Amino acid sequence: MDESELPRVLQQMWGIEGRSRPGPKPAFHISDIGRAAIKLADAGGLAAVSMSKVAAELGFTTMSLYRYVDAKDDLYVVMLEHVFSEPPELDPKKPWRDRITTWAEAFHQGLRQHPWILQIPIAEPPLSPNQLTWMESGLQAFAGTPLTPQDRLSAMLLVNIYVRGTAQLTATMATDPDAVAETDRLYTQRLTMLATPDRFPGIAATLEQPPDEGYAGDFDSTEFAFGLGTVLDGIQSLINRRS
Amino acid sequence: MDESELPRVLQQMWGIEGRSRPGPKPAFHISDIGRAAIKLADAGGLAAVSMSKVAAELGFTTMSLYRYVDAKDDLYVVMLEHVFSEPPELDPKKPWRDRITTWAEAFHQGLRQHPWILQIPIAEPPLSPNQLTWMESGLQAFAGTPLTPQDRLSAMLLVNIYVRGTAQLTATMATDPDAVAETDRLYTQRLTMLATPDRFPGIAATLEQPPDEGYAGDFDSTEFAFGLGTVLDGIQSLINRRS
DNA sequence: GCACACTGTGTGCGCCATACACAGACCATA
DNA sequence: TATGGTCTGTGTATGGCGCACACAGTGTGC
Repeated sequence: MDESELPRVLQQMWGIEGRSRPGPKPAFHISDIGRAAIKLADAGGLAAVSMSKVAAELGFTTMSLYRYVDAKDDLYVVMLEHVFSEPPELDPKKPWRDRITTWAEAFHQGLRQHPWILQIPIAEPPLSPNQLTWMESGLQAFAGTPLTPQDRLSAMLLVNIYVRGTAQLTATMATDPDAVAETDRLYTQRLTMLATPDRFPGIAATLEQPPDEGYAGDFDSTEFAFGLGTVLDGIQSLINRRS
Repeated sequence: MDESELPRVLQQMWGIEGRSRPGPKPAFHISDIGRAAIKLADAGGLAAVSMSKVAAELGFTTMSLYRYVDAKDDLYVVMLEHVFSEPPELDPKKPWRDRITTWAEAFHQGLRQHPWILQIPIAEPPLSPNQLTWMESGLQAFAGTPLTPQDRLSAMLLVNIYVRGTAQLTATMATDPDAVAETDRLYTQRLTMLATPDRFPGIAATLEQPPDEGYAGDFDSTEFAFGLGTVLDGIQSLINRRS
């Protein structure tokens, strides 16, 4: 129960002020570190985020960061905390399906704007304020349904996993749409060459009948909604069972 | 169409022998690299896999690996190719639900045995033999259903994503079950402290009514099957729509 | 038998995370 | 108001990493 058990990073993110202490005042706040790191990651991917680069961005020395952050992993936690803005407002009057869809799309958009999020090795479950706010928002999407709290957690995690997963598939970590298209073309070509119909009939079948239209830009809208619909259908059947 | 366009690693994994060439014969095969790297990763996590460690494991110098592998990322590709054995046999007489469940459980088991798989940054879609075999096996699970090839791909990916996602959630990358339980206890305690009912009523609700029984070991069996069932219900409704 | 492509090796570079010792800044207490 | 102790940011140093490059030896096709 003692707050001091919290890691330093979490204490600072929750604004838990220790008693007024001797020594010089800190020159900046941990959120400054987060902002600087996010700026670097947006520009050059997660690989562009190093302690020295972040420190240089702030105008301080590398080692100064360790007064705020215990290790590099903590830096990732801070980045995840600050990269998402507030979750969307969910209209309580709308049906749960609309609400969780809004939530999922907002999450998805965040991941597309900051693809490096998917590269962060997740070592610990979320405990930072903004992350919990998103969790709470996702759970609220199921308000009014007959789902138990555990059901809601499972359902929210299911949608969360789906969004992360699809984003992972599409995000070739490329910012340039041309590069994405080229990568995709090359992949299809190689797959056609390697997945011969005799040994891989199922894969070959998907290749023979290519998707409806232009491919690159369509996934994010059509395919995403299609797969999400399937997931939500599963949740719907759970709701039916609970009624 | 030219096979030489394939990256060297893929050529070696598909056993595409270039014409007999001058120079000394290679001292080992790329699969040896894969085995050595997997051994290191199983023992000490993905962080224990470095070019020099792998080379030392094989009894060669660091730089010798670069005769087989263009970069560290290729090493990951080789590891992913060799870490999974053959996909399970899927009985064509059983219903699709049983088949894809078998497939999902086999995949899940592989991820639990080698948690470091989830840490590998996936830069490219799968093209190696064993990965395609698993893909094909997953697609075959939907044989006999009215799903189109694209539907089957989407459904297979959905299950794939689900398994990866749940494995990600449970795998605190811990091998020691006591450590898992302790981590979970600590997390629940901190969450209880931070997620106050006034600001986070949904989260607090899930905490008030803890899951049925012992928690740690149960997820992998019960909770996994529960979530998978929800996903499959969604696919079932897609099948119904296609009929 | 010879040319040359290919092999594994050794050295070295730049970057990384981070341990540690230090000089100065500031607050609680006297 | 003085001062002790603690916290601040800094400089230096270490061990590890991925990988570029030059090299000497090997074996195949001509």
